[in-house]
Amino acid sequence: MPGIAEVRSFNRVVTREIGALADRFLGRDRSLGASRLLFEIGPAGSEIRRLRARLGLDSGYASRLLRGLEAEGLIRSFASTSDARVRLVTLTPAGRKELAVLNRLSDEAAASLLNRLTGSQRTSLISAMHTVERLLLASAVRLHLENPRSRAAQSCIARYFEELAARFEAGFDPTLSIPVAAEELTPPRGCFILATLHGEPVGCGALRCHAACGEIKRMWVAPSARGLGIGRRILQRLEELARRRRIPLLRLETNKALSEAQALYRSSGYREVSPFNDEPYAHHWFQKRLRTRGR
Amino acid sequence: MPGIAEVRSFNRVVTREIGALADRFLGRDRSLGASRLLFEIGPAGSEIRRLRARLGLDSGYASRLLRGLEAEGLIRSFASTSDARVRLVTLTPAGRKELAVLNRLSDEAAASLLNRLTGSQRTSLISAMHTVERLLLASAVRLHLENPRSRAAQSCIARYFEELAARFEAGFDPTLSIPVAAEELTPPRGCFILATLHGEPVGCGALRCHAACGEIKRMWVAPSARGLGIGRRILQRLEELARRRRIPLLRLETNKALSEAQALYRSSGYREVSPFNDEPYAHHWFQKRLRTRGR
DNA sequence: CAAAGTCTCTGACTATGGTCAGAGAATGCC
DNA sequence: GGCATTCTCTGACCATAGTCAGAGACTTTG
Repeated sequence: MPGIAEVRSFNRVVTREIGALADRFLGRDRSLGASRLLFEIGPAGSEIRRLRARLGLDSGYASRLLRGLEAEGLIRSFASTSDARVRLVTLTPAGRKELAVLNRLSDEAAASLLNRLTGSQRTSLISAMHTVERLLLASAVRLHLENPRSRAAQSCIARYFEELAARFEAGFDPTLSIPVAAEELTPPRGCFILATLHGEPVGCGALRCHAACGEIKRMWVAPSARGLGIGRRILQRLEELARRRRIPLLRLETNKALSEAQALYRSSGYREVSPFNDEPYAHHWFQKRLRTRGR
Repeated sequence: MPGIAEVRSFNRVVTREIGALADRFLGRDRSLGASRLLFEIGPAGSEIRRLRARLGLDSGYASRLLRGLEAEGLIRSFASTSDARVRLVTLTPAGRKELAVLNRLSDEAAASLLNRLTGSQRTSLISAMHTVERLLLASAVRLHLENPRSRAAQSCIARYFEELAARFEAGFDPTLSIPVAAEELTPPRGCFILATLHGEPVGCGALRCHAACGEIKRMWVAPSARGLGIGRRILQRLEELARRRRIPLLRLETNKALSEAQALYRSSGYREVSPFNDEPYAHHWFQKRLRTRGR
């Protein structure tokens, strides 16, 4: 495959140069792990289990690092009021100050890198970095079948509904929309695809199967993860699942406010058709005929 | 400064994603340090001091890692014939085999990253990676004043002459060219600038000062480091040094085969003039008037 | 030829990052 | 209410990465 050598060369160079930058904030008398933790806690505080998940830390190791920061007087920890097993940590004023210092050092390291370049080199570096970053994230996104009742699925659906409420002219009240029961999105009656980035849900999409057609529902991508082609990947996966079930036709409806969704559907081969249901929040109805040959 | 946030965000994402890729070749029962060393030794073998310099290792640490690899039967080490203090290491057949395995694993990791992208995403990722890599390297290049007699300077000059010999129609014999003594490139009579990338010399340039003008000599950039703007930086540094000495005019001559050098001179404000010396290898003579105001 | 410097190796030491098993408290599920 | 699960913490442990001082062999320089 072309590109492998380029990727490897990139890896070598970047680990070396970025490593050199990262060294800068050693020199505070704190380990890299503790500094990363301080960054991850952030000004707003966080649950410990969330920190562990995001940094991929062993529970014992995380606990020790946190106790170290607590001994330094940088953080405070206390039990969550809603679930006393979960502990929360927040920065103390001293912790906020230290985080500000780390941020300043990081800024300076980045600036010193940029300073060694000419203006046009700087511009192209920044834009290329942005591209690499987005595409690396895109390649780290995983799709998997999920039970629509799971916590992750429910949180996606909730955020999806929130967004609909904010974007639809008339707001959005799920009870007025055509209902979709969880069982209808669970095999064998349908399926629910969850997209995750480092374990965090960043998008979803569902398929409800009828005798003669399938319906695409719950297509949503988190705002932070847009532009990575996740929506298209979810849609393709759902279509593949529909093909395996020998469903010949896919249908979906959408609101006029969701212009990027319409663009996705159109560019994925969906054609607008006359309304096939009386969904009160829909303005556009689409369908796509599937080739059910092959597996 | 604009771009700092982008650089920092890039660093976060890249260390995470590339780190995940690098984990793949743990799983051989060998430390990352030892694997890196194996890569760095390469099929052709290497001097130990060179390995240390390139990987930035402490001599004790390097020695221990090498003994580990030797105990595994992957490398062999022996004293250099030209300087018995220096030790050389080469891969044994088993070492070559192991390096091939590591290369395959790295290739697979890179391929799996690319495989998760669409064709057009892949193309833009590779081109953006290439840009980032080149520009990070460019920003890692350092210029410093060097004694032209030093080993590093001499090796640059030797490689420069080799290249001239290869590229000039008539070949190149330094003894036929106008001689330049090392003292003429040493303060106070002149200066020699060396460009290094991670400690390795990758380019040079020199200034020879006369009463009324300065001469630019020995402008060279290693083939592996071209396209990073190093030549331009060296030239600018030499001009700055000339300005400080209140030299009003810079001159240089060059061969017609060195087209990229001519492009650099022209775009840096040098104008072609009639021959001011009888350098047998020159086809073009340039000069640039300096503004000697300022410090 | 002596002194200074280079290169490698050894031994002693340290911090960091990380794993594992288990305990205790709280919670959710039947 | 009982049981499995979740979450955190503790103690014991380990490998890796790295530092430092010094010794020995060799080379360059004056």
